[in-house]
Amino acid sequence: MKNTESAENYLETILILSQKLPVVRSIDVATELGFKKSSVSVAMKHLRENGHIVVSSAGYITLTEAGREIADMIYERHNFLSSWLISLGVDEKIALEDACRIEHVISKESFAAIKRNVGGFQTNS
Amino acid sequence: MKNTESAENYLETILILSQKLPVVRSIDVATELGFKKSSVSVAMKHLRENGHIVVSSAGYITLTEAGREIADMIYERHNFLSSWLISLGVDEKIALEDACRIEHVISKESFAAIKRNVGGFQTNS
DNA sequence: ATCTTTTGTTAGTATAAACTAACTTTTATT
DNA sequence: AATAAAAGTTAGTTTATACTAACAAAAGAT
Repeated sequence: MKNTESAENYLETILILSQKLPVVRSIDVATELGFKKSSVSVAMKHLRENGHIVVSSAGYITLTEAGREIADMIYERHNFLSSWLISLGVDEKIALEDACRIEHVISKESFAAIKRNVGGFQTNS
Repeated sequence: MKNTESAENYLETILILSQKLPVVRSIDVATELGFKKSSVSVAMKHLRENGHIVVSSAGYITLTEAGREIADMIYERHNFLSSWLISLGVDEKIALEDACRIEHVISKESFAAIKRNVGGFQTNS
């Protein structure tokens, strides 16, 4: 998990689940992402070690300040990019998939520039 | 090289080098990408096996029809995305880096939609 | 209380894609 | 011709990230 891509995705998923569920457990993340619980268990260990999440003795996962910041950033990109692509006429499914990939590789600068310059479309948030 | 990302990058590099050099060899690709020649050697073997390139007995690399198609597509994305980001005020270095990453993960549909909708900027080609 | 299911962990495996090290082969220089 | 340099190959290593299999512990159902 040196590459941030996978970590970012886990953090974003934890954020999204925390809005839908009363508590977020490892198994919930696995279900959401379609991964095996063993994979998620290892990933959560790394996120814990890197100070991105805290896990209670009951197994409830919470984002730390640092983890939350990353999750928020990625989630904002996700929402913006998918809404924007949809507003351009891209099929919703494809727009969501693309947003999921672009959100991890775009720079702060480019994202800000796009937001600034193509901002005038219907946001669904 | 099941993931297309690396293969696409090699093919694009071969295309670019073939416009600059009389012939393209493995070592030229390695130099351009900053990879070791052993890595490129293995990658070229895979591209050969997948019918994306042909290598002459002298070691000269040529794109096949299939390889050329991929290279052209990626290169077009690269040029469009970088020009577009630069036109939005993104620093050139960052725009190029972002284009290099986004070009491999964006769908045909989204790329077409962006091109269609934000087409009215100064292209430097 | 016992058995089953759910959840989490650990150990070891697989794959992609880079790497180093060592070797071969060809080309150039003396 | 002999040595040196450049280019290519091969074998084995590393890292990230998923996987399976086997186990442990907790929660629920009978």
